[in-house]
Amino acid sequence: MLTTKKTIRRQFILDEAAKLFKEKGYGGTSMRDLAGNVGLEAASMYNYIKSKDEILELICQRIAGIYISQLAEIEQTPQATYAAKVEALIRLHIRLMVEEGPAVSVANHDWKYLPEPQLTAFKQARKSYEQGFARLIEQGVAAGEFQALHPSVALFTILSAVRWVELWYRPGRELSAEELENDIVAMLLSGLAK
Amino acid sequence: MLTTKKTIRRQFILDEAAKLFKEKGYGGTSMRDLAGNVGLEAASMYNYIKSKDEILELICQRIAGIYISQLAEIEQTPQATYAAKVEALIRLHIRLMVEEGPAVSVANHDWKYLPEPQLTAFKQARKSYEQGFARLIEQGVAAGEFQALHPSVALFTILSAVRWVELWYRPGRELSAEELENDIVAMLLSGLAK
DNA sequence: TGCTTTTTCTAACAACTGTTCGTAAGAGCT
DNA sequence: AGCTCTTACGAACAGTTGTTAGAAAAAGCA
Repeated sequence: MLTTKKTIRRQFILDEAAKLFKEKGYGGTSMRDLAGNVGLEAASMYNYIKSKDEILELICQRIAGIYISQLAEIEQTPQATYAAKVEALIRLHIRLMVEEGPAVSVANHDWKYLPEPQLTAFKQARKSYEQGFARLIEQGVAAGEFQALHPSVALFTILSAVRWVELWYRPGRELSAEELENDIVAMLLSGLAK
Repeated sequence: MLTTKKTIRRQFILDEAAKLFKEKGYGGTSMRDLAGNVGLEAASMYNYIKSKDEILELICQRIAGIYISQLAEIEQTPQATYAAKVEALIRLHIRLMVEEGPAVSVANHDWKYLPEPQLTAFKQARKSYEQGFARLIEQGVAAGEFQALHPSVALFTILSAVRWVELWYRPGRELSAEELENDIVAMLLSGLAK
């Protein structure tokens, strides 16, 4: 059995931690704060996690893994155009934001507090992800599907434009997740101007 | 004389603080860290600033003021089209990122650590700024200049897309500030696809 | 030069940090 | 029931936090 009672409880701690880290930052969240939200004393949590660092590490690792596997999936899916690939990747991104808001927020903002072996690993993983995404854009430009923008500019514009979703999206807002997705894709691929 | 020796030294402390806050976060930066970068003992800085909170407050206030005055300037400039207004505002944004990277970064990420009277004030200022910007977009949509996107989506896509500049731009990169500006504007207004 | 005011330092404070230890309470099993 | 193993807790640790008080040094000025 992989989902023992212990791993479930641990995941609960990680989820609560992600919410708090998002709200108050990694440094601004104390183990006693977290314990309060979890419903335990601070000391008791050490039955489930090794350290505060490890909490951050597990959250960042999980999200990085999802990002990378999503890119791999898109890369090896034979699709008509590069525009279709980029669009699909944008949509996966947005869905991840909606479904895993707090954890993604932590991976986006608090990764810099990772302790040293993991910090380098995370930065490297992110870099290789960005390079893979940039390659898709380059190929699209070379194929004449995209405007001749500098690939890095297009890449970071997309990545950043998608990031605010995690800050903004609340289930039950006037805008559905689907409409949101369509509008962002339209904006990024076709632009605001008519 | 407004720029006394004391205010110059204080501004230097604020600038160093912005760099450190950007790098390690507000909570991750201690007064002793800051003092080290400034070249003083921690206690000595209290001749120039009242508290660590005040440092954050002054940085955020200054940037918020710039944002608001930039919007006001664009709003009352009679310009041909809404597209031209939005483009001008985007360009001002990007220039601010390039010129005041660290301070803008702090105002974007660490504002949530502001103590309470200022926190509400900052949030309100930002909200009114966003509403002003959104109005420009709405009017552009109404005038038929823009695609019929939800104004909030267009707004936050623009604001976020512009934000990464502060994380990415280094003077002396292969891309000049001007090229950067043109590519981002092209991407946001015309889209990536051809 | 001496006097005053400003600037800087050292030392210390109380509060808080992540984490460990020993023990008590609980769960599961026979 | 008694025994074992896991989980939870209170207390305490060493270190760090922002900040203050008082003395020392520096600067400005007569």
